[in-house]
Amino acid sequence: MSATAALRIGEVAQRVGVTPRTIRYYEELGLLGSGSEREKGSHRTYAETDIARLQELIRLRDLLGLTLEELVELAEAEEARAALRDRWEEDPSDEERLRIVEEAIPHVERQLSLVRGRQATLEEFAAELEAKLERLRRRRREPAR
Amino acid sequence: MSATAALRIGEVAQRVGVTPRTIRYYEELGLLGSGSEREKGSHRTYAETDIARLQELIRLRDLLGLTLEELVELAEAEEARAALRDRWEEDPSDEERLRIVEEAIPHVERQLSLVRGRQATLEEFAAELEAKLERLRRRRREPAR
DNA sequence: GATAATCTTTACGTAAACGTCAAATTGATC
DNA sequence: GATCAATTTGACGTTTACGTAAAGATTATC
Repeated sequence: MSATAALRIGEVAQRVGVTPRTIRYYEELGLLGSGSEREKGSHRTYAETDIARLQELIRLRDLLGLTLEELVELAEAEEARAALRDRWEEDPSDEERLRIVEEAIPHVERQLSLVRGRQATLEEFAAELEAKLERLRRRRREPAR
Repeated sequence: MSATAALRIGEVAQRVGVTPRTIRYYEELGLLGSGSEREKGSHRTYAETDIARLQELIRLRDLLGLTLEELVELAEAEEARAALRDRWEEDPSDEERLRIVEEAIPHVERQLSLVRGRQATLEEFAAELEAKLERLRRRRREPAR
């Protein structure tokens, strides 16, 4: 995993507003990068980038209502990218950096389009509610229909 | 119930995209107007206004991620309104119409504010994603950081 | 290096939101 | 008024997304 602070599961959980159990569960589903390698039985460690990633997942879950299964699909696409990002810290040759960035872009674009789509749907809904409101207000002014 | 066509549960389910079981479950939770009165054992009947109502619930569930329990709260506020609306069809004196409309307005306003709130949150998320995208694109242009 | 706090693994439990099955009933149609 | 599809009620089953409890191991701290 990236070489930042090295947080443990409890603090990560607190900071993103979930329980440790949730984090382990997500790892079990393959949503988190399988924690690199880790001696069986030793404590899990996380870096800031892992927190960012987890928060992203939580938001996709909460704001778009994606199921964990759907998140797994999304994440699988990102797996390759995460693997590359690991090597970023080690030996980031310019050429490799470019490849990493170029892989990341369509992934973020995909997320963005999901968000934009949901926004559009919500806008439709809002418009209908506005129309309804206006009808009601008109009726209030002129009771004779 | 209002005096429109008189649909049965199967068709209602098809039209809103759920199963009959879901409709019965929602009724059990008190989300649907308890089907007015209905001889025990006889088929449930629905009118167009019931379909509209159910679709509203489904959208609140899907788009805002409200739990059925939260929907019940929202619906309870609407119950009084629904009761009034029943009398709309029978004997809608102008005075009563006015009261009904005035009860309906804050309810729709409440829904609208929920939708607007969610839109705002999504806009934040979208903005972050846009920023991320731009950072990535800049790095693609100038690989040296 | 002992102690305490936190963590790991394993396993069973649970709430929400329905699915599914069965047997009896209803309502539409001929 | 018989038939046949759709419905009702009741009950138990299922999936998702974790909760919870227990027993032992790890890591930080003194």
